[in-house]
Amino acid sequence: MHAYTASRISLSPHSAQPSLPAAFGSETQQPISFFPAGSEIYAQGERAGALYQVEFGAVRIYRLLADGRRQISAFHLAGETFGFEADATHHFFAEAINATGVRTFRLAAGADMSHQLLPLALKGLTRAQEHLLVLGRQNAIERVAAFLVDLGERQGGLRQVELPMSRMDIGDYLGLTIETVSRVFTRLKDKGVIRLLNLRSIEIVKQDVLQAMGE
Amino acid sequence: MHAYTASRISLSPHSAQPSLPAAFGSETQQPISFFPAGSEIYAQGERAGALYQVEFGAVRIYRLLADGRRQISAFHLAGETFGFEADATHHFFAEAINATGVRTFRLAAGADMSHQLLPLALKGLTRAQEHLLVLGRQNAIERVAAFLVDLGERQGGLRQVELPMSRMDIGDYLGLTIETVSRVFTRLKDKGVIRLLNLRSIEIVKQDVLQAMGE
DNA sequence: CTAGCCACTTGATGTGGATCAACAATCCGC
DNA sequence: GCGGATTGTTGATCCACATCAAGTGGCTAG
Repeated sequence: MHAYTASRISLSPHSAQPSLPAAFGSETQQPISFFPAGSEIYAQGERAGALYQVEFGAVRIYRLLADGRRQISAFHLAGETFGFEADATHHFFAEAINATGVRTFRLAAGADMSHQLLPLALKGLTRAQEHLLVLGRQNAIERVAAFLVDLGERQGGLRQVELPMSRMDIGDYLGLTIETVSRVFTRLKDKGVIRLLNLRSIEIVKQDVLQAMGE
Repeated sequence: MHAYTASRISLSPHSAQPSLPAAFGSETQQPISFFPAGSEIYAQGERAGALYQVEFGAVRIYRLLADGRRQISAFHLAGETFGFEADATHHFFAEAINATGVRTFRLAAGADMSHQLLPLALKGLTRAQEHLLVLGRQNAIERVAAFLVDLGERQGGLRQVELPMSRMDIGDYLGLTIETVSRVFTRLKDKGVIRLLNLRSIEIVKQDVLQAMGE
């Protein structure tokens, strides 16, 4: 893990999401590490033992098959926490999607953080299980609709939704190709459900229709 | 939840899997509930607040879409624990696949079980994320191979693997139809990778080949 | 043993999304 | 602002798996 560690810069932490419980005493307050777009935060197989909270930017968590097929299991936006593992090893890769600031909480060997971690782990488990339904049983348009609704909610429920990630990332998250993602965006636009403001931001015009599509 | 509660019957609990840490004092030792094949253990929307450990039999955890499409997110075999949720509500259905014995641990309101629960939650999270890769990026034969390898490992790594569930259950777990599951079994048989001993048990003939297919 | 049912298998055909192939738009360095 | 690289869109074709449709075999009741 190579980070451009910016020591104790104070950046506005707009934590819209439930943030890491402040049980880390002030003495364990950590500096923010900066990761440029595309840089690795940790790799599969590396030794785990820290938690990461996104301060700004966005992170993708993924696995690879031997032939290069990639499955992104989660995106993490500002305020969200990631990095916990079942054992001492990372089973996934984590990369900054854009220029991203990450606060690292190194887990003290003896400390028992289970009380703080359990809600986060359970939240992640529920999320992953809901994503299983999407990948296992929904078609392309339903997948994209569910994705946009989820992203919109995590950004505060406003009409305008920012897409910090590329079409390829979206495809690898939804189990689709970039061409299909692109075509579905066009279809949703033609139906008047969304508007494409630019490549990386959309406006949800018919929230109810989109919601219904994603079930 | 309607169970045929067998009070304090002592059944051989062949827990091959990491069992629920014995932190439940002996005074909280629970009787075993019996669920006939197909019966509901809990339903989506019900109030949660207990943990369940399979003593014998098998359980499926699933969600439904409005039109009846079903995604099974997990199977639980003897020794495995399920039932924890991120909030006080069940987000999934749990059903006994076969005649199944379940030990129920009701979580005391005040008690802090996070230390015991965290490893289980993290295990489940890793499992779910690995399943995402299967559903998002693997084809039919890879999915079935990965499923058989996983099931084999959970049954102690023997050559013979029991399938407690129907083709429909397997299909709804792997995001395939029963016809495709059946055809893949036939293809694996024709390739000499497995043998179909009967409908509900197979023998893995070429473990290495199967393993490689499931990546 | 026999009848009937249900789960599974096998075959024929259809189709949603992948793949292959241009082309267009956006970004970036100079 | 210009040129090239990168990312996204659109079109044509293909194919893996779904769907539709018969069978087949194994269990259960009588």
